Amino acid sequence: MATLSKDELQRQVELLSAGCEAVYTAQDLAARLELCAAKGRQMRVKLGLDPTSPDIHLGHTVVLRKVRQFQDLGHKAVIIIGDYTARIGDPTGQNKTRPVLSPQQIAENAKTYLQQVGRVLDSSPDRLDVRYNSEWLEKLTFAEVLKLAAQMTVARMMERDTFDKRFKAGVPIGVHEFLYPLMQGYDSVCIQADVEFGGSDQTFNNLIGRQLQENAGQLPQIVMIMPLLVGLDGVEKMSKSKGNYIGVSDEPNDMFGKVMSIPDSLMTNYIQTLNFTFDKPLGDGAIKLLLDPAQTHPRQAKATLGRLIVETYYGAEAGKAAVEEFDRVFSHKENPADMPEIRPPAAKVGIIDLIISAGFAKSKSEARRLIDQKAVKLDDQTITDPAAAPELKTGQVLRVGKLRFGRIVI
RNA sequence: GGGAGUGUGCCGGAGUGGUCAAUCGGAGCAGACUGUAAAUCUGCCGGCCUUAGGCCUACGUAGGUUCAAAUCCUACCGCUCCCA
Repeated sequence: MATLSKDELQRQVELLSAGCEAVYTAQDLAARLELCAAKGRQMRVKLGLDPTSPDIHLGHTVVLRKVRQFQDLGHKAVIIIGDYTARIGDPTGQNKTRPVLSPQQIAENAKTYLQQVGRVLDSSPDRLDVRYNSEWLEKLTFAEVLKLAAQMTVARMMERDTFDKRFKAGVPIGVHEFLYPLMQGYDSVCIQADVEFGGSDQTFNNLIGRQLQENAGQLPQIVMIMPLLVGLDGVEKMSKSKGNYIGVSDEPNDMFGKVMSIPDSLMTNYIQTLNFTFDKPLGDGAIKLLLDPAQTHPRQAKATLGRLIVETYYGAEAGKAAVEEFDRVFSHKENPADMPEIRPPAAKVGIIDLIISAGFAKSKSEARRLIDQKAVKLDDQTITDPAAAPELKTGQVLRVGKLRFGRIVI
């Protein structure tokens, strides 16, 4: 990397800050790009991931794709797996402490994380570094923790939205929760981050990192905040714990189906925040056309959106196939091409047991209710008698509700 | 350390001795309508039993009073607030 020309610098700053909700600060970013170019070193771009769940979803990709842009400019992504933080539990989750995961579970989650992260990031060793924050957090002595804590005031902590709200609502706040932002910030100090990425709910934490770095005599990291993607429910942010997400390793048909189920009102948010993450992003004109209900039927727009997403993770073929499959199953009400197999315990079992063995209901009562509600079909025949015990044959199709299908194998 | 409150199902939140598996709202599920959209309407929403119905387990934890407790008493635990 040689010195950057004015134009090139300008171009990079624009590219990198496009789509960001906020950059603290854009001047710093330009200066750091210049500095690194001059010194011929890579910028260290930090992204923290919480390994409490095994799935990377589209919300993550917004940030990941941005990090990828840095990589493509020659810089180094540093993924921090927050294994130590996870062991204690995250305070952001309003009132409930998260279940504490065993080190094995965390390690396992981290592994699948990295596979999934690889779908977006360049994982060559020169461009990607993966660190676990237990590496340094575990070793801190109490004296060091005190020193860290002394760098922050209670007033400053209470500026944080979630703390402020909880305090006013009389919801408990653990003292240790004040340490979280400090731990995250300390991560930045340890890896000497030049840039840290986060969703807008991470702004406070990331800015703390800036301060800690300055106190430690480092150049403060540039904080780049990406907009949050709204979850499938249209209300909360997309998150694993709320179950309202589209995972990058969801099956293509699921992925597409989930997109089709989002409220129309969400499409703007989705297109605008996700577009740049697509393999083939739409141009401004195309987006306008797509989002104008007078020109594009919302269902059609959503199908396009769904296809773009599937294509990004599974290729053009899969995108097309997902659209077709969806039409087949939901518009024409035919059976899906691929269905999971159901292996009933015997060729003749009660319909309730069949439903249970297929995993379509959690309890017999639930299965019974579903039958009651005419939700159960065997080969397109609605089953109304909970005592039915039909002779089963391989190839028959059991359907429960709209989404649960299975092919019987004897 | 002292005092006042409070603890209910996935969440919020009623209930303050029997009619309570527990009003209501949200979420979720199913059905109708549709575009797996929104809005709307209907039903379900602890478990088990073949049903009208029956049984079991549940209202912070452990005991107790009572024919009978989510509801009363005692202790313990958690949380909030006030005083020190």
